[in-house]
Amino acid sequence: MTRKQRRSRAAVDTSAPTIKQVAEQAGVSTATVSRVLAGADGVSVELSKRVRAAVGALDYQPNRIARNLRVRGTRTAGLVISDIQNPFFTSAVRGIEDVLQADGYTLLLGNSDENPARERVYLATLRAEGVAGIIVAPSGAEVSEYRKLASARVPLVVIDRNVSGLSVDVVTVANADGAHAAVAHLIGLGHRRIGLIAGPPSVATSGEREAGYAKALAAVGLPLEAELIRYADFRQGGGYAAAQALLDLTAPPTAMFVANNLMTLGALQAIHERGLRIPADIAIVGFDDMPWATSLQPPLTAVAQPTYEMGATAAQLLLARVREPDRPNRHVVLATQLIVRASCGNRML
Amino acid sequence: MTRKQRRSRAAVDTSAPTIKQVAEQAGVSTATVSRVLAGADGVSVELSKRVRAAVGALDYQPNRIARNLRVRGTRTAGLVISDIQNPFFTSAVRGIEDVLQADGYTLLLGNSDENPARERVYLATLRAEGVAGIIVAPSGAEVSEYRKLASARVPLVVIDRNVSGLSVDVVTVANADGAHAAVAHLIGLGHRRIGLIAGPPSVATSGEREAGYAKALAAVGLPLEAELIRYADFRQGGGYAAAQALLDLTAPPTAMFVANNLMTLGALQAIHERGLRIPADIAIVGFDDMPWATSLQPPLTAVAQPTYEMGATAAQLLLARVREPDRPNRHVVLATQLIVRASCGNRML
DNA sequence: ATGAAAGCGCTAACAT
DNA sequence: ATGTTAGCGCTTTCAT
Repeated sequence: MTRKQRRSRAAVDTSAPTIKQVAEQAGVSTATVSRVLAGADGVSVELSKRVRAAVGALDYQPNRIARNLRVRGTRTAGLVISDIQNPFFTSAVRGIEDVLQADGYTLLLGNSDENPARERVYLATLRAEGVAGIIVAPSGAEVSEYRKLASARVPLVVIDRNVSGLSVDVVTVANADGAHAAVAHLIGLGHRRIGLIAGPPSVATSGEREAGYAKALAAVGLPLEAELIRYADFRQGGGYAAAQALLDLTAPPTAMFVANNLMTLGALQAIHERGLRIPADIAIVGFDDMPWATSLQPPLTAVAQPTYEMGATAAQLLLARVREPDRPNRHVVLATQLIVRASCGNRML
Repeated sequence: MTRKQRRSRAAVDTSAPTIKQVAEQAGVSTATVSRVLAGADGVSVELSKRVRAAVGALDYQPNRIARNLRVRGTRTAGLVISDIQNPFFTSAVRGIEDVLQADGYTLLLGNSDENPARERVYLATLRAEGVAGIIVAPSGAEVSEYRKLASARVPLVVIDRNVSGLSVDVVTVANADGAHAAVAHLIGLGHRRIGLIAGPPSVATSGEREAGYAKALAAVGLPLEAELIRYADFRQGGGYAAAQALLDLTAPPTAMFVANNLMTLGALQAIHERGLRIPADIAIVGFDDMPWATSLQPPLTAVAQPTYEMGATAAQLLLARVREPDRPNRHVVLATQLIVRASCGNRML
């Protein structure tokens, strides 16, 4: 019925113009139109002009779907991230977008929300949608899921968290080094009881950061005390609870290292609620530098991750693989940087 | 050459299986396979079973591109936002995603980065990609740009900032009311010199918030002083500079209302750098509540926008229009909420 | 209940 | 230099 209505209104053709209509209007064949639009040489100036005029008159937009079907490939790349609300990822998205866009690609973005089931759905959809390749920030789907993609020869690059047992391109940061630098800095400032608010043990990045913490302590012969290490969920609420626990200790830490940005927010909240002073009562350094770090009082010392660069690198890797499917895999590890501000305290004070 | 290589490797067919292969394997016609996959009734249990088996064996995934071409329509919606780094938008994205996903749609996301040219590119790409509809957070493209979409009958819904002279579905928040509530609260606390850090005058939301500020002052007979109003760019750096200017005044304000989240971060930084105390020396309330608001010391009083709901509403409007292209346009205005914390000061203290 | 076949809009051989 | 035409993989009449 709806359909009939639409058809009967057909005095003005409401549907998008096709290449055929352009060809008619210009008095040429569709092949010529296609050539002009593709910028192929070997078309006379005269016809070229007529085609362009017709395109303009009709406001013609080539149908990408038809084109994609014909050339069996799209100028679209897929991205599935695990938390679109986390600035860490949005910054990476920009990096990805910038290099992709420069190559004429469009980004199809999905947000798995740290939910493996949702991640699977997006992976499948993206594949069915015929994307040229996929960049994924894993959120716990089984390795087999990624393998399926790989065996279907869908270019795949993994970012942020490595997936063990999977050989694809991956770009991560030097998590252990970053954590090590942060904790070593705290030690250098005289701290001996340093709390760690770690992420879920199951997540690769979390383990690496914990290893960096341990290594920094070991380097100066400090013991690894279980009570000083709290595992949370990488979210604000988890960081809040973990900080509470740490602060409740009979011998609370004099400093804490928080393994991600959202948990740092939670820890800060716990500290403020108790009226504790930073860094006099408790020093704090976070992992991942954020826009709000400089707006805190005192400004937050943090391990900065090159998020934009991570995204850009991943996109480059993807593009390279699209061009050359059989090139060897690469794992690029980006360096972090400790940004020292005031929340960690300072010898001078 | 590359193509030839691929072809000669053809012992194992590396390309995705097609419906034809499934049909062969199952010993039926492609029409039957299509019917089974579409869940159409009128296929015998026997054939249905054989088809399913073949699908499983081949790990067949229907080619969406071919399908889309055939049915002239996609289960894909486009979204172009103006700043993916702004939590305001990412929260809206989640709302959009959730309702779209529930209806089987995939989201194609573009980030215009407040750049009209980039916005145009995304709009065109999305259209060519054949999306079922587009949600856009305008970042300054000409009205004609949106009109083009509308006249091509591409369902369109505008969020956050209304575009004057355009009749489409739009969802915004009650900006003036929100600003009014914030400033009235400050006045109630005894403040008489209240600074305003406004956004670009050209942006609709900015003007509305300024109007709310003016109305609150007028309500109690307070004059509108030009020196207390600073226009910035809705970004952190702009807020920082504007706050500096306000604080440099011979008679600086005792409170300030900042018209967006990023500028609030900048203002906070300026205040802290001068060693001013909040709220004793200067009270502050921001527009848009953020995860970090509770982690500040003192916690930030802010006008909360229902961002998730804004996204969800927009998606619903879009879906409704896809179903019924000629339904009347709607402009839904969502209420804001003043979240009073400590940064605005308190009579009790 | 099932199959044959047309055709969605485009590009790329292949002809001329 | 330009046109003709055969599909890309799928859905959907229309026959049977």
